[in-house]
Parts: sequence; structure tokens; C-alpha cells
Amino acid sequence: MKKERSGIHQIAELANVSIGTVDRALHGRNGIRESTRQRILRIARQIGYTPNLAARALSASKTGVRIGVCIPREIRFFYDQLWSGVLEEARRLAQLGVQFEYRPVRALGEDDTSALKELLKAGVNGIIVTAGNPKGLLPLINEAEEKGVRVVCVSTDAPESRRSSIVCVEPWLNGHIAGELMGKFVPPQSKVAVVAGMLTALDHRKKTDGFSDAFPRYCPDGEIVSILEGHEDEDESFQKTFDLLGREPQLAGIYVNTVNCLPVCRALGARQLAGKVRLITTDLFAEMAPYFEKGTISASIYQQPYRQGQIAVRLVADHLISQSSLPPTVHLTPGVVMSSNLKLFREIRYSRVTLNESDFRSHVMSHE
Amino acid sequence: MKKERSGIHQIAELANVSIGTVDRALHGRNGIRESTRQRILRIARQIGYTPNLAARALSASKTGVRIGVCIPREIRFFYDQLWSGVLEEARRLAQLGVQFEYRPVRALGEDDTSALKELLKAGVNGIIVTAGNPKGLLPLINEAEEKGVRVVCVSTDAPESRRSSIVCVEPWLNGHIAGELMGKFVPPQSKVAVVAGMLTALDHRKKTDGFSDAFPRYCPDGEIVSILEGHEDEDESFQKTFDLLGREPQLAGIYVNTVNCLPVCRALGARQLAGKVRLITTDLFAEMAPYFEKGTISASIYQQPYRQGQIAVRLVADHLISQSSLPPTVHLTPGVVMSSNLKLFREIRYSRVTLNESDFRSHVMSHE
DNA sequence: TATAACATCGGCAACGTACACGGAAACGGA
DNA sequence: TCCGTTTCCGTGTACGTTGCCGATGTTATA
Repeated sequence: MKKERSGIHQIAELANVSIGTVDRALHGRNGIRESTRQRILRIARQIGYTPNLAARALSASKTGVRIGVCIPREIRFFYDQLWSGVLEEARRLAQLGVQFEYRPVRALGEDDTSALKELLKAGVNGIIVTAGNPKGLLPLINEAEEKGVRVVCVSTDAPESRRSSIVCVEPWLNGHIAGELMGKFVPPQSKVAVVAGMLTALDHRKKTDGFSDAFPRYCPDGEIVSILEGHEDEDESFQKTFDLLGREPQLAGIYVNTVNCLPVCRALGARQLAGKVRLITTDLFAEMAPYFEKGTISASIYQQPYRQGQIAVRLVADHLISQSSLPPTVHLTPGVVMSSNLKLFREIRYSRVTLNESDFRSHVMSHE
Repeated sequence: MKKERSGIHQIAELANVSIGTVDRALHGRNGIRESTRQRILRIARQIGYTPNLAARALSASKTGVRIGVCIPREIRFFYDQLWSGVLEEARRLAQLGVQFEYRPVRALGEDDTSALKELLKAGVNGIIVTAGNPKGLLPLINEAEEKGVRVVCVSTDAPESRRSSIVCVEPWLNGHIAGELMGKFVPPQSKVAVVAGMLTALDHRKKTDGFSDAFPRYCPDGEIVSILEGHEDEDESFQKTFDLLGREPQLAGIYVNTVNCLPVCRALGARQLAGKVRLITTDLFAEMAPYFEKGTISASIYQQPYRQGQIAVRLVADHLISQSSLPPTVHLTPGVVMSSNLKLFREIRYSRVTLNESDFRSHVMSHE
């Protein structure tokens, strides 16, 4: 008695065709009669055929699934963690024969068109990109998608384009959570302020909008008395905040929606208001730790860069290997960092500055 | 010119041996001279050999690794999400040839010893278990580990045992974050209360301890005036809370550290105190949604059951497939659920009760 | 010295999929 | 009738690893 084969072979036997024909039917290649294709597909459905990923990955290791990555190179702050998530997941997939092509750019939106062109020329099957300047990228993204190259935006979207998917924390929601939190931290009728990077940046504007929408809901008769623009400049941020604190002695809270929060912390310190004025920041990096511990920063809205990178890679790879569908949007919920859980975040855990001996001994692993 | 083969074949060529010998050297099998083994290992290191996992999985598809899972079956609340995470990740790994053996128990700690025995008898290579009664499980876990079967606890630990790893949200930290949040929500000198399930349960006690430690730190002159035991009984929880609210008209906040928070919500409603008294709960399920929207619940500490399951499976599988090391502890940071981000959580998103049309249209995928 | 036992190693089949290649049949035009 | 083209499908091989059978050399035992 012949041994019962599985997978594509079994279908071939049942349909009285060769495995080559089954392959053609399953993968929509031409060179097969429509009637036989339907027959084979029906049989495949009946026996509940699922392709063997291992075999597929093995077979594809010569033609290779190749994924291109275009993310800012900036160390510290946000993108290094995004890279970590990408690289960690890439390392796993490399063991499955998936290849990666890295084209880091110097800063968000800088030279990313040429990087994307290179990736396309290199013949990748999928692209992961932080869409810094959506307008410049738009034709390239659309061109890629039309050629069957799947583009997944991560962290920063190109909403008008035909990109297959976006993985991010929705900026409006980001600000909205900050607003709710602030509304619950400060008493009714409080006055608060927002420190943005630059309001011309879509992300910062959306965060500000979200905050402005949420805060009054959760703080009865609360008021946003000022929206500053720091332009990512240390001195300007410090000075503007310092002046604001002089003008508004009753200020109860500040929301900083750019990563550049240290000048604000210093301004609060200079005015002897650290801990008195509730400060809610965005993102997380090692130098913020002491301000959490001193109580200067009440909470920070964490955008989960590591997970964003991880999920983006996973999404593309899954799709390319096993034709799983790509969800158009993956919106993560931001984390809330406070001094209690501070030590659990990667930015703090893996920074040499604050890591102490006991952390090493415990061998705790961070998945945040 | 001969084509350059890769992997084990390349090593075989360089070492002038057959691929069979290379296999013996790499996998520590016997039937090979120690000197040749060392030579082969050296060459493997030189060319930076990494086994192709796809090929390995394909080849080992009959002997494949098997992972046993023993988690409570309880629907709703926590464990269904834990299951989702486990099953989702299992589905991916199943395509890589990893097999799964499920032995759900009726409730936490119920019959888990016999379930574990069955798993061991079934010959699994790894076990994922919620250690409901650590004392009963201890000998079994140790026996498994000695036989080389890796045991990973998820959500609930068996700390005295030799289990390889634990994936959870640390309960003390859980309470600590609740305490910090509460301390920032209520004004100084506030009186708050804790509603626990039963203080005999280690988890609940630790959460209570964490809260008790944190709250006074963040609320100057704050006081915990009462710690109730609800014993997971609806009526008892309601009545005790109702009475408490009568006794303590100045109560500013309540922390519920068991999943059973609805009776507390109702008691607040009955006293017309919903939204006046700050309520911080634990976990999340669909029926809580309206209480978030009405403002009855200020925040909930979310234990990320889906991710716990996902990570646990991933950990074991990675270890069994590619000998990656198992971190002794994986402590996730809990999420903070508020009405702003409520809709992003799986428990709400995927519940028919609150899901609306636009959610379907957006095809948003939840990774929480 | 013959035989057995053992240590050491070679080589091939199988795993399930993808793809290049080639063969057969049908069709059309000269 | 002959030849070229197109459509449809079968065959073979590669992918890298594991398991297994057998071959070869080496040592112990009768």
C-alpha cells in the first residue's frame, strides 16, 4: 500500500494531476485550464490544505524573500528602539532564509526617495519605511505597489499613497490620552499649556488637537492657556517655557508632545516648580529617568517603538511567506510610563547609565 | 566550476568529510572522533554557520518539537485572551512543524497536576502552564525539568520550582502602578480603599502590598482606610462596598485588584458617587466599557493576557527550535486603560457588544 | 587466523514547495 | 501534409537538514 502523502502531493493524487499542475492552480499562474483549476481548488479546500511554511521558505531560499528597510539612523530617542525591534525580528527571519536590505537615512524624511529607489532596484519584495515626506515618497510607493512590492509604513504614515499597511500609534489618540490623563491629574478649572515641536509637522499638530479635545472633557472648566513651539531647539524650548511659567503662575500642567522634553524639565526646575506643575511628556529615553524619580515628570506617553518595528517586519514577512493578508492599519495603544514601571522599559533597562548590578543578576528580559 | 553549496554541505567540503559527519559533529551525537568533531566545529565557526531553520523544520516534520499547554478554560475575562495569544502564535508555529498538545483545565489550579502528568506522558518537549497551585505542581515541574522538558509558567508563577521561565505582570508592580495613579488622581490627604478578591491568594496580597506602598508616596498624607475582601462574590462585593461608602463619605478613591469590579461600579452608582470617587480597576472585559464611558472607572491596570500567551509560546518554541536561551523572568509592564484608548484593546474591539460598523470597515487589527 | 564487536564515517532518501524545462495535443496557415 | 505556435500539463531537480543503512577500518575475543 502506498503511503499517504500530504500537502500538494495529496491534492495531485486526488485530482489525478501532477504536483506541477497543483502548483499552477494554487498560485494563480497561467498555463492551466480554468476547469482543472477550479477542480483542484475545490479539492484543496475539501482536505483543508495549508501550505507548509517550512517547505515554502526552504524552497524560496534561492529566489529569496527580500525585505527592504528604510528608517532614520538617529541614535537615541525613538529610532534606535525601532531599529532594535526590526533587527531582532529580522534575525529570527534570517534563519528562515528571509533576506534584508537596509538603507538607513540620516534623519526622518532625508534622502528617503533615493533610498527607496535603491531598494526597488535591488529587487526587494517588501519595503518597510518611515514616510518622512509623504509627498516625495508618494509616486515611489505607488510604483512599488503596482509592481507587487508591498510597502508598509511604520511610525509615520503616507496616508494618500497606496501603501499596504501602516503600523503606528495614532498621534491624535496619543494627544487624547495625554489630555485625559492631564484632566484627571489636575483639579477642575486648571490652566495648562502645550509645548509642541513645530505645529507645521502633521504629527505634532494632531497630538495637540487630540490633547485639546480631551483635556476639557476630563477637567471641568479647564483651559489651555498657551501652545508653544519649541522647534526642537533646546534653548528656545527652555526660554519659552521659562517665560510662560513667569506669565502664568497658576499653571497646573504642561504637555510636551515632542521628544525634546528636557528643556521643559529644566525650566520647571529653574522656577522651583518641579513636581508642582504636572508634566506629561512623550516618548522615553535614559536621560529622562531622574526626572521621573524626582517627580518632575508625572507620566510619559510611550509610543512602543520596539514593538512597532517588530510588528512591521512580522507583518511583511508573514505576508510574503504565506500570503497572509495585510491589515491596512495597525494602531497600537501607547504605553503610560510612570516612575513605578519606568525600569521595565527598554530605554531605561538597556541603558548603561542607569542599569545597576541587580538588573544584570535578574536577567530580566524586556519585551516593551 | 562547481557551484558553492551553503550550510552543512559547505562545511563538509571544507572539512573533507560527508554531511553525515558534519551533522554528528554539530549535534553532539556519538559515532564521531573527538578530533574531527573539533575540526568541524572550528570550520563551522569560521564560516559563521547558522542552521537553516526552514530546512530543519521540514526535515524534522515527523519527529518535530511538541509543546504542551495547560491553561484554564474559563471564557471571558482573562484566560480567553491568554488562549488567543497562545493559539495565534501556535498557528504560526504549526506551519513550521511545531506541534501543540492542549490540556485545558476548568479553573486555575484545578486538576492541573493530572493535566501536567498527561502532557509528560505524551512526550512533549516543552510545557506552558498557569501554576494555579504551585505546591502540588512543584514535584511535577521539577521532574519535567530534570528530564529536559522545559517548563514556562505564564501569568501565575511557581517560584519555588525549577521552571525555566516565568512570563507575567509582576503583581506587586501591578498594585504599585495603581497606587501611583491613584496618588496622582486624588488630592493630598485623601482617604482611599482597596477591594481585593481574597487576601489569602498570593497575587491579590502582593497587589495590595504594592498599592499600599505606592499610594502614600504619591499622595501626601494620604491614607488607606479600608481593605475589603469580596471573595469573588458579586453580592458580597456590592454590599461591602455599599456599606463602606456609607461609613466613609469622604472616600476619594477605590482600587479593585480583582477582575470582579462590576459590583463596585454598581455600588458607586447606587450611592450617586459614580465619577466622584476615583475608581481604578484591574484587567478588562467588554461589560466594563460603559463604566469607562460614564467616567465611573478612571483607569484599569491591564495585564496584557494576549501578549503573555504570545510571548510564552514564542519563548519555548525559540528555545526548542534554535537553542536560544530562556530568560528566567519576563516581566511585562501593564497597560493603562482609560476611556481614550479603550477601543484599542482586544477585549473591547472584538466583542460584538460594542463593536460598531466603522470598526469593521477600518479593518483595524489589534495587537494588544 | 577467523570472527565478532565496535568505532568511525559515507551516502542516500525523505520532507513539501517552487520552478525550469520539455513533451503532447490542438490549432492555424501555407 | 508539413511546420510553427499556443495551450496545457508531467517530470525532474534544487533547497538544507535529519535519519538511517551500510561500508570501512580497528580492536578484542575465540
